[in-house]
Amino acid sequence: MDAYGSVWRHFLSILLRMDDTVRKSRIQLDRDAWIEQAFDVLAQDGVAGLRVEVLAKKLKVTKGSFYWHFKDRQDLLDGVLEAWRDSRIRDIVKQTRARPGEELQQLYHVIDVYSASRNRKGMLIELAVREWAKRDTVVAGVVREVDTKRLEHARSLFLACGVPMQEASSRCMLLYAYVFGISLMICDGFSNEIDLLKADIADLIAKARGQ
Amino acid sequence: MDAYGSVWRHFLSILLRMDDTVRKSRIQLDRDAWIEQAFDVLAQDGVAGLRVEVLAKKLKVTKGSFYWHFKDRQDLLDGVLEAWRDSRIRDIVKQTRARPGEELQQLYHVIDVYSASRNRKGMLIELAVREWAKRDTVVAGVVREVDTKRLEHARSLFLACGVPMQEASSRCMLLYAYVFGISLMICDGFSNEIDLLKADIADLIAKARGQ
DNA sequence: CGGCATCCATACCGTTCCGTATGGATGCGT
DNA sequence: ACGCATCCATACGGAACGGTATGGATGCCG
Repeated sequence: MDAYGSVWRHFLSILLRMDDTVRKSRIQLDRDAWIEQAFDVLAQDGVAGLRVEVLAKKLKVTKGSFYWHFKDRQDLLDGVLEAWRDSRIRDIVKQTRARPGEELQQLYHVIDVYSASRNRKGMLIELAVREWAKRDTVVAGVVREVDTKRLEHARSLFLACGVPMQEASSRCMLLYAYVFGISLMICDGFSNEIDLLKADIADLIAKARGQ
Repeated sequence: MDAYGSVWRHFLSILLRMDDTVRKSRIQLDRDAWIEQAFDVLAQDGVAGLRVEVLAKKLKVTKGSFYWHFKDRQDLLDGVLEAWRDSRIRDIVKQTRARPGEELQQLYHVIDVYSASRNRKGMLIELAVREWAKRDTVVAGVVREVDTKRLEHARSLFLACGVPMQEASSRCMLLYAYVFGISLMICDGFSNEIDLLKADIADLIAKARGQ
């Protein structure tokens, strides 16, 4: 009897808990909810805009909640950085994994994915983190780690296309420098067929000479 | 007599004034002195670091001086933006003017000049202004103007090299996107011969196919 | 029911800013 | 010598923000 009662209470507890987290999923916050909101602010205002009271207002709570989940502001920044690093590394292996023979196509896909028009928020976060890295050596280290992994994976795609080692290294550096740089530029006053030019540029980067 | 006296006073006035501006050239400030200091801070901390009292402390005065020369903080920002625009446009015509037959060499020069290692402060300002442009449409307009001029001048160099129109447009976009993007990346964990790769990339951008 | 942990609100302090008001110092012309 | 303009110091109010202390609400568990 007592054993059965305990079991029922266990199930009931789970059910109530589930109902609770579903019903109040935006009232009961946890660390990840703050970090998720932080990425929104990061994309919009950069790391300088990551203020505790601003985040609290956006989450419709007070900073009393923040300082329950985080030791201080730096603790949030650490969490944001770690989450960015993890998501970027997951994304790299996902975007640069190609079936044999489709490596070139995959390179074009990478250029397209990082193209600034779509996935705008992702690129804004990317730029914000890189600006952050200029004034924080720890962040710079993470960016170095992510950049190195990105370049190595992209290079292996070029190598699989038959591009020799040094040219593969040069081309993948050019690839990432281009996608980051183009998102910084405002070139809608230069040509009214920007997309055509971008497709052309993708060829310059990915297509080997005489190919 | 009176005429002579007036002349002497005039010269004396000029002499004293000269001595004065030389001796106290860092005590008597003007608008340009504040703007010059602002560029230093802009390179180091971005536009978010452009605070009135911070600038005043660096210039060893109080903000009483600032509000004499400027209406408010926005007035300083306007001045900084205008000074950046003027200096960039002067620089564009200077860097992209080539003697006939030396256009290709001039393109390599442009790539080299914007290379991040040297002229680091200039690139930091460039990036800071572009980050600023994300949150200010007026700044975005100036960046658009500067980018358009840069692209047009670089394109005319490609055209002079015999590159057809559309490819010239694509290549100069790739050029500037590359130089801005490479200054965002941290690739010293990728290769220990980065300079070799950069020279390779300059060829990929500037050298026409089969050339 | 009573004790306890979780989670958040409120109030408060110190700091850093922006902007204003006002006075002081210096130098100029008359 | 006098008034006047230039240029800056000082002092103040107000807002935004980081961080702490404390209390309150809720739910769980025995």
